[in-house]
Amino acid sequence: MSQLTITLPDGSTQNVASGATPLEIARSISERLAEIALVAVVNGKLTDLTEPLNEDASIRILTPNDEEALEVYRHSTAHLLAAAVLELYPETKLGIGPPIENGFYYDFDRPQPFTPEDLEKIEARMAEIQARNVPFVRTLALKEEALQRYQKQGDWMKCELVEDRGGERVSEYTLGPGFSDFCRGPHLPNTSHIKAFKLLSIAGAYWKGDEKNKVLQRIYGTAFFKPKELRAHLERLEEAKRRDHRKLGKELDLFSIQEAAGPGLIFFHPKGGTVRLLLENWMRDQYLARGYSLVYTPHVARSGLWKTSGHYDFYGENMFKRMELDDAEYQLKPMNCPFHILIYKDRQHSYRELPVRLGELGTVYRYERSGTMHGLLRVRGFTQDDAHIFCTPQQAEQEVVSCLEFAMDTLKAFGFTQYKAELSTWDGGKSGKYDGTPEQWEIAESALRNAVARVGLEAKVMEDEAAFYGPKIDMKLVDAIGRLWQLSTVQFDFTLARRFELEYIGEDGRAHQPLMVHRALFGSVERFFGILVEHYAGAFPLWLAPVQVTILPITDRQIGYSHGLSERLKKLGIRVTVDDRNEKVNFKIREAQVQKIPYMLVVGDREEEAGNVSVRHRRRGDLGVQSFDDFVASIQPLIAAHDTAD
RNA sequence: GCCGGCGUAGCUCAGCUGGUAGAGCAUCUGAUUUGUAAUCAGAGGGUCGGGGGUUCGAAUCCCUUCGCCGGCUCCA
Repeated sequence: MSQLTITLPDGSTQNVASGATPLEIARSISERLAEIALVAVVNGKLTDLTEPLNEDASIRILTPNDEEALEVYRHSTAHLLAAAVLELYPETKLGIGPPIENGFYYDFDRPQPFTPEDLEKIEARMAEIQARNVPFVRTLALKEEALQRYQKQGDWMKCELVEDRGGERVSEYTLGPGFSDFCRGPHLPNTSHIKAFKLLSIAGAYWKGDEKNKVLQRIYGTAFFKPKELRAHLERLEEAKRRDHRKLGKELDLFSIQEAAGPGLIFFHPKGGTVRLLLENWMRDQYLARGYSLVYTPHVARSGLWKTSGHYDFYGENMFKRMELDDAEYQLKPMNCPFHILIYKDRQHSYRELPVRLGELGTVYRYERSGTMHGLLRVRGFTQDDAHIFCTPQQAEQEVVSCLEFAMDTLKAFGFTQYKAELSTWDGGKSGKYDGTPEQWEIAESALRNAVARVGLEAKVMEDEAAFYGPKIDMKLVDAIGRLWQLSTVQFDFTLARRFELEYIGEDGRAHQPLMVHRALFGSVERFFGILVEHYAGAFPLWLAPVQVTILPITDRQIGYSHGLSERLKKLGIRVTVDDRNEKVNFKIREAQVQKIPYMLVVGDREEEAGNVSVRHRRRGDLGVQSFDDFVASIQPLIAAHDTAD
């Protein structure tokens, strides 16, 4: 029998007989390691511990201390879920069950829907199987043989999977006598290693993610190496629910969605309106400071305009229905681009005046399908901080750099430090699905690439993910429970420039087509607002807080003094309220805390006599007595600096 | 749009297998004049999302419609 040389992570080597398994190697290192080993990495590839080795290899044994093993762990837990479901409901057909971020799911086909009670039963059965200490066993079968078997059992999804993915021989994993699943693996050695899992929800999901296909029942769950980690994760989910912008939006009286008006249409209440005004003012100031011109355009236009832009034919499904007026049919705008283009086209432009940057907080309306709306994050009417830049090819890179800097400054200004950037490129023209010339794509993509490098942004390149009209960079933020939402975007648009025959007169005296960059940084004011609420958990920084200071008189003797202070603060532009209700100060403080008002000024006889205020901060608590002037002097710089620390 | 769940007072929710609606908070009134997270008492308030049906009788059952939630799909 031949000898293999095995290299371990510390660089040491070991000679073993061909056919030895990673588990045996683990045991040779220590019995303890073999006990807790979950899976091996053999020559960089995750492999079952029981898979015999037949060539020289460098191997690492992964244990619950290795994050990398978590995917395998969750994948095995998904199999455990499927095994439990089959024991309880043998008529069920299996789909797929992969690990995902923070957990796993498994898709099932079954005539009756699963109920929440079923979920409990299934979870209990999973625990039973887990306790039986059942091994995950890999077997290989001929493709034909496996197909026949699945056909006979009516496992139609497995048949399709084997057809799609299986090689000559297909690998399957059994878990006990009654469970076998077509699966590439790897898996844990046995169920005893699965220590902490929980089933979370049931949802519908299309087979292979295609809405033309059958809807399956998906069970979501999560699993961690340790019960403590599982508890921490479930707690995070609870915390996320507490900071959900829809919940906080109601509690803090920021906004509402009115059934009488329709879904996906947002009503900003006075407090939300204050925050929104501040966001918009901040952005408009930035526009002006960064060389943009502000424009205003209508909300509707003749359908002819949308035909020219192409939206009528290609985006019609997503537009509000046409309305007839005396002379023509009109449609609500789903985008601002054609309007800005009309302004650009209203006169001739020389290369000398480019770039032209037209910006607007433009409200657009899109018909989103009924099941897709989500609070402020996905709506039917929203306001984009939208701008279009018309520039020469030579200017493109610098313009993109400026946009990216603007975008990063924007996110930073609101305290966002974590976001993902994606650079979406075309397919080189292979499919013919992209508009624009290869030269245009080259100029635009290299402008984006160079710009990303120049501003030091980490952008993941997404090949063949561009919009059909041009390449783009998107920046995405996570909401309270980790869902990603696109905010900032910088996109080239070759199509509209061509359709509207945009021109500028170049140095050579001839007409040229400008490059057009479409960009939005908040993305939508509504979405940004929603993410912001979750980011701050409703406790807006001082400069953004709808109410910055509330004055709490202890008895009604101080009501006059309180209103006097209030007037002085108002004159300084500070948003202030006086809680002059006939309530105890404890009660007033509690309400102010719940409303997350940054500063509470408690005033009683002592304060009034000395012209002082007793300052309480929503997070730091009682800050003691200060003169009114000192208090003002302490908060004014924070407001002016748009300080985001709390 | 699709699958599943849900819709009861301003808010959060209770109301078992059908017998004709309840709590806490909020609101209003009165008392209390209070020192850093809920003072006490009383009162008012609901076509049980809308429409239709079954039944002697429906918040409870059925149909339909609107909306919300979790996902899927979609997201120029």
